[in-house]
Parts: sequence; structure tokens; C-alpha cells
Amino acid sequence: MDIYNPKTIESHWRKFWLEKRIYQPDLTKGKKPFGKTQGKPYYNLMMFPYPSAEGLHVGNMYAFTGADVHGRFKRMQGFDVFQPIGLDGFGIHSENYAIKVGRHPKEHAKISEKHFYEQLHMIGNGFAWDQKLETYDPDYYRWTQWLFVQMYKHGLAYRKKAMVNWCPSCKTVLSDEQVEGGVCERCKTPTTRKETEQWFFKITAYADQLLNNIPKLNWPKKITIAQQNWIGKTKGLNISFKIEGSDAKIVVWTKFWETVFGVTFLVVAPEHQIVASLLSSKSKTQSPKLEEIRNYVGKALKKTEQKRKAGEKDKTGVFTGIYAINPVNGQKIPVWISDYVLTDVGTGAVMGVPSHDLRDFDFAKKYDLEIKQVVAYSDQDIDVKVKNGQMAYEGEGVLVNSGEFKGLSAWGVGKQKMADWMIKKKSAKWKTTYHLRDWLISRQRYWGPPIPMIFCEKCGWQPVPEDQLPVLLPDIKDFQPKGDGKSPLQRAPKEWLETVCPKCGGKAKRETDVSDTFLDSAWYFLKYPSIGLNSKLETRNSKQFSKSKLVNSKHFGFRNSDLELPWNPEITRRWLPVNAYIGGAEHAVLHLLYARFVWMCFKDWGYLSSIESDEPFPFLFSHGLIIKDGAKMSKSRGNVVNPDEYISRYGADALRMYLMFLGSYDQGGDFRNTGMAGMYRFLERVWRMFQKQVQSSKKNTEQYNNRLNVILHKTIKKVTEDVAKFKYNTAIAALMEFMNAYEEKTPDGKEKTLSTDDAGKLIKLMAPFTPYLAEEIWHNLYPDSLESIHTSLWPEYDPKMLEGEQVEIPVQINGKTRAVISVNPPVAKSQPEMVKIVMEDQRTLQYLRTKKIVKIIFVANKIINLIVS
RNA sequence: GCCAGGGUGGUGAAAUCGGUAAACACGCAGGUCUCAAAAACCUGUGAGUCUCAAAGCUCUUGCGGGUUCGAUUCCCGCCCCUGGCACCA
Repeated sequence: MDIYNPKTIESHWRKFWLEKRIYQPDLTKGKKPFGKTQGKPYYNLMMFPYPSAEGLHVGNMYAFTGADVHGRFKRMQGFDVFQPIGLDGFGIHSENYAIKVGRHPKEHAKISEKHFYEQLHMIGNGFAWDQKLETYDPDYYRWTQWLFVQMYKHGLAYRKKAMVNWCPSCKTVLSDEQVEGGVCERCKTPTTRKETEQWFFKITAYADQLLNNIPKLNWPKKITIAQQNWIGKTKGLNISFKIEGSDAKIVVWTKFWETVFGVTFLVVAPEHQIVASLLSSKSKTQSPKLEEIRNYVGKALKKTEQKRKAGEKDKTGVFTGIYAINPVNGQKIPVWISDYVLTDVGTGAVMGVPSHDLRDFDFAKKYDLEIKQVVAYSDQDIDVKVKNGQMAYEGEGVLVNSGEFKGLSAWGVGKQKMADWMIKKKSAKWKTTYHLRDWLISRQRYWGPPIPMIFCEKCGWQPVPEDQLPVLLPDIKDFQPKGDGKSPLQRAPKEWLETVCPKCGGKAKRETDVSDTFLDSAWYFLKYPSIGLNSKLETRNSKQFSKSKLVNSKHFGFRNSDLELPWNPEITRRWLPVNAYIGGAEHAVLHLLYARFVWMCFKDWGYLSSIESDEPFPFLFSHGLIIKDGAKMSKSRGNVVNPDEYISRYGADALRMYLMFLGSYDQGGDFRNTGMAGMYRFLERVWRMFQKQVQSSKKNTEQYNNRLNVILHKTIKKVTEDVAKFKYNTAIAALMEFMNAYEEKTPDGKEKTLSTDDAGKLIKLMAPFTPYLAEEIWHNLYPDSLESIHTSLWPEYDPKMLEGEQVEIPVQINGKTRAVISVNPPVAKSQPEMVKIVMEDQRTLQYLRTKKIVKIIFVANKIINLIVS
């Protein structure tokens, strides 16, 4: 008997699959060689990996394996599964690593690309290798640049001088999404603020659509909630406060306008324009007061975001000397400056309501400002304290000290009426705000696609004409960021930097910033299906899009017939949207939001007019995190698991199977070495079973045990249902249970066997998890077959086989289980028959003998419960 | 602070439109085989209690209440862990 040798098996079938191209659907024709789903395309996509220097991490492998199991399952159900892979290799992360090891990013990319693809070949995934792509490939980033140009032409890319997040370590600006709790998402360095001019994409123009489409998405709740919170749409009022002795006013945004009678001061951000005009005002002589303000503002502006947040408990501020008038009651209230007010939230000015806002309360206490209750609470204890200015309370109550609104509910009628009243007397306006900001695209780094823009002294900014793309990233030796905020590309050769203006033909200069990595990954799924097609298919679309609504096309003077797309419309129509998108929850807001935004733009520009879906990923599955010995894997902890070692020791199949077994796929789980070894032993058992099976079925294909056959059909049912729901761990448990039943000898001491057909069904159930082993066994069972198990049809169970099964019914007396009786299905549905059996059963009889049955609770097929007194 | 997910044996975990808690596996213990060991196989394995033994009984899903014939599952109030958001006005 041969022993299980994963190494030889795996390398053999890997070659076979590549030669037979079994994972390579015909993207153009979509002809269907098998199955009843009749060539239905199924785009199964795992989230784009960036090739880290250490290579494939067991976390990546966990993600990919789960996605691959899904793809293989769908393929065996007859779908034409397209499962591409590529590398998100541009970006700060790769560049920083290259710098660390003293290599040029381009050179480093080649090395890690090779390593990564080798590993991806090993893990046994059914990738369509013809369609691989790398974001740093000029054939790819040509189109990333094209996307930028389209954004510009449609008025969605613009330059803005703004306070932006700056990472002192990465030496570049970051988008809001890339700053997590005041630190850089990549390197965890605290970010600072910096005022510069940058390119932005107007994602806020799509805020409502991004929000409104969320209910249509079949996504995990936690992801949709995260997106909802990130977009952060809130309805509020802009309330105007006149400044005493001036025509100027301060506008305050609030969602708690019902407390406006309780406003006793205003606070503005140090960046607020009223502060600027105060400081620059020539009419007032330099007073000590003004000097104090200048000092405070100066200091505040230098503080980093983090430091400003760190000062949370100890709020500081300075009085401006200005007074404002509360529009609802004419009260004169002081205007203060404090750095706890952020310039880019609301209007950069807040109304101080110390009795009903905790922060305002702290501030008022510190600077001895008036505290005035305007909401009364039913809880006397709280109410008295609020009245006496001893605490602030933010709950629902009844309005007091609020003129004609006295006695109305603060969050109900009172709130509504007060809004109407203020709007009517023109002191307030409805204003909906969003947390979402425009997407900052520019990066002052080297390793990315150069932003395809040209600056001409005469004509201003001009996009690089599409037929001149790509703007190749020049090879420069001195690519490192210097920390002066200037882009490395400013050190590019003159021939690159200097160009001609596409409009006037005069001298012009290229933009030297590169674009954000998230732009590369915001559209890659659209490119995959169209990769590698001949130039005929890579069409110049003449008529197809002539009707499309191109917002600014006239203005930019290009004709629709000149349009060329990065994808083939016919193929894209067939394959998009992505049927299943599988990845980690860490991209909840960043990548997923950007990709949705870009998709919506393409739709609006008419480039995806043949596709109905409003969303690129109607179905998303987010898998859990894999941890090691109870802790997140990290280099500093030294508990990072490298899949290579395990693959060479136990084979990819055992690792795949173990990863899928160690916990539920949506929750993640704990990786333990002992568990890994146990799974290898299981595969050896499977191997031996089929060795025996092959020999016995040669002798007699009909010899099988009927009872075992029933269990087989139960197993098919269970595995099919669980795999469909991504419940891989319990599907594997069911396979193990079958093995246990198989190995158990019959009462007369005989070994069990299956018919060859049934053995084939069983191994098919394992094929998604252990593709190599399954293929080997399949060909042992059917030595003449030229077909792969992975393109065979998924087995179906026979419901009739399960019909005659005995049902186990627990018998409870007063809610306590006293016996379990095994009955035939019709009996399990009949109360009288069940009662009769219970009354005769020795085990239950002892509880019933002296008692009277008061009530019988009977649930067919489930339980019988006798209540006795 | 807010939002989401979670807390079950020695360990990873199953089971939640309320119905036998601990499937499956790891580990451990004992055994078979062996000169011995490994591998493989068999048996046992939530805790307590009673018993020579068998059978049984009691308790047990983070804590405290509640609803119910019956609660890991539903409701109320807490505690802890993980992830996301946050001086958001």
C-alpha cells in the first residue's frame, strides 16, 4: 500500500491543472463544457493582496483558501468560475520596505512578485493565471492614470489648498481614511496637520448615493454600519449669531438646537475666519489682549491632531473680547476661542450649552461662564443638580426657560416647533452635514502612478491626452522622500519634467505627485476579465457609448468616438458585477468605499451602461482574523506563521483543511501546531481508506453496506448546505463523522466498503478543501478518466435515502430529560403513539407511577414533555 | 462615550425562527501491537455525588434577575474581551 505523500501528489496535479487549463474559463464565449447551470459566469474574487516582503502570510492563505473553497464549490455546481489574482504592488508599504532593505522599489517588486506568485501556486487555489495583473505594470497604470483624467474631465478631480494630514515618517500626505485615531494607518506614527495644495476627488458628491445604496448590499452588518458611520450624514441647523456692534455673524451648526435658549457663550476654532480678521484688523491697536489671542492661536495651530486630542480633559481657551447676540432671546454672550473646536467639523464654531453638553460644561466651569438650564428632567436628583449648575445632562426631558416652548418635550414636539420657528424668523437654516470628506489623491512619494497632469503658465492645469498615456514613472536613483514635502519626482530628469502644454503647445511642466495606492485598487476588478485579450477585443468603442451622458465632454472638446476603455464592454457585461467578493474587514471603509465610488462614476459617465448593478460588489463575505496562541500575529510578538514550512511538512491540502477547520470562517480562529498535525493524520486516514476502497471495488463494485450509504447521503446534504453558507468548519466535521462511521466495523466484525460511485461522491465533497488529494484519489478510483474532479459535478443526495431514518426523541418529565427513545418517523409525528411508548418505557415509568399527568407538551419530531404533579 | 461582534470542558470549538449543551477535533489517561520506542488502532475523558459495580442523582454555557413545561438561544440590569468610530458640536 502506498503511503500518503503530499509533495509528489501536489506537484504532479499542479502541473496537470496548468496544462489542462481547468481554472481558465473562456471569458469571451463562456461556452460551457459541463453542468446544468449552463455556462453561467461566476466572478469569484478575493481581495487584492499587496505583496509584502515576507511573502504570503498564513493570514493571506486563510483568506484565499476560504474564497477558493467557495469558487471550487461553485465550479462543481456547473458555474463558469473566474477567479483571478494579482498584486497591489504600488504604494508606500512596498516602497518603505524597499528603502529599508536598500533596494530600488522596481527591483524589489520583481523579487517579491516572483516569490509571491510561487507561493500562490503552491496553496492549491484555482486561479485564472492568464489574467494576473500588477498595479505597477505600465499597461495597468496607464488606465489608472486614464481614470484620473476622466475624473478631471468630469469635474471630480480638483486642486485645493487645505489643511491635510501629514505623516512625518512616511513623509507624505494622507487621506482622512488613512489616519486612524491620529496615527498613520501604515506606520502608526502620529500625524500632523499641514497646509498644502493637493489633488482631491469629489467623493462627497456621491455621499448620498453611497449611503442610499447600502440597504441593497448583501454585506455583513458590521461593514455596512462602518460605512454608514463613515459617511456620517446628520441633519442639523445652521444658526446665525450676530456680532454685537458689527454686521458680521458667526454661524453655528448643531443637531441639538432645542437647547438654543441655554446658549451662554460661543466657541470658535483657532482657524476660524473671525479670529483671522480680528488679528489682522488695523482699526484696533495692539492690545495685550490681542497679543494673548495671537499667542494662543499660534500655539494651537502648531499642535498636532494627537496633541489636541490628548488635551481633551484639560480644555484651554481665550476670550476674544467680542460678544454675540443669541437670536432667540437677544442675550449678549461672549465669544471664545478654543482648540477643542475643530475647523473642519460643522462650521468650525459651536454654541456653548453648559447645562446640557458635557464639554461645554467643563469649559464653562473652567472659565466661570454662565450656566443656564433649559431642559428639565423627571429624575429629581439629576434635575436639581442641573438646575444648580453642578452637572450637565444630555437626556430627553421637558423644555424650560425657553419662551413660548416651555413645557414641550425636548426631543419631540418642542424640537420640531423650535426649528420651524427659528427658520421662519430667518435665524436658522436646515443644514445636513457629512463626516465624509473629499478623497485626497496626491502623494509626495515615488512608487506610484504619476498623476497625469501638466501645468502650463498660460493655460493652467491640463490633463495629459489619453493617447499619450501612460506617463511612465521615470527610473530615478534618488527616489527617497526627503521630508521637505516635495515629491521625489521633482528630481526626475529634465526631459521628463518638462513637456509641452496639450492646449497651447507652449512650455509646460509635469505634475510630480503620484496617486494614492487606493486608486490602483479601486478599479482592478474591472480590468481582470479583459486582460490578455487581443487588440481587436480591446476595442475602440465607437457607437456603443455615443449616447452616454458625459457631463463635461463639450467643455473639454473631445468626441465620444475617441473613447477607449480599459476593458472590453462585452466581456465586462458578462462578468461584472463581482458575484462574490471575499476579504477581511480591515477594508470596511477604505477600499470598499473608494471602489464603490469609482464604480458609480463609471456608471454615470456611461462606461458601464450595459451593466445594471448600481454596485460593484453586491455580495461581500468578510472572513475573521486568524490568531496564534490567543494573540494577533505580529512580528514583534514573534508569532507569525509562515505557510511555507507547513506546506513542505504536511502539504498544502492539510494546511488548507486545517485552516478551514479551526473556527468558523466569519469569526477566524486560533492556529495551533498540534491541530495542524492532527489534520495531517486525518488526511492519512482518508488516504488509507481510499487505498482500501480502490482495491475492494476492483473485486466487487456492488458490495456496500446499506447503513453506510444512508450516512453518505446525510453527509452530502450536510456538506452541501454548510459549504454554501461558508460554514466550512462544520462541513469538515461532517466529513470526519463519515470517516468514523466508515471505519467502525459492522456488528459481525466486517469492514465496510462503498461502491466506486459512492466513493467518488465522497471524495468530491472533499475536493474544495483538499484539491490535490481529491484529484489523486479521483484518478485512482477512475484510472481511465481524463477529466479533473474539479470540473466534475457536485454530488446530490437522495432524499429517499434519508426518509426511513429513526428519529431520536428526548422524553422530558417536568422539563427534565429522563430518556431518549428512538422511533420510526411516523411515530415521531404522532402524540398518542409517543405517549403510549413513554408510558411503557421502564426509564420513564418510575417518574410517572405515583403521579398524575397534568399536561403533555408535544412537538412533532422534536420532543415530548410530560408535566406531572 | 457610541456602534458592532463575542464570552460555552484542560484547549480550538459545535448547537441560537426556544426543544437531548459540549458535535467534530486537539490534548490527556489507560490499553493492544513491539525487546523498546514511534506510528497505527481500541477504550475513557464537563464538574460533583452515590455505588464493589451497574444504573442513577445534582450542578454546569461571563454575573444577577425575568418570561416559559423547557433558555447557550428571548427580555431587563451589570462585568469582561475583540474590532470600528469619536473633543462630531
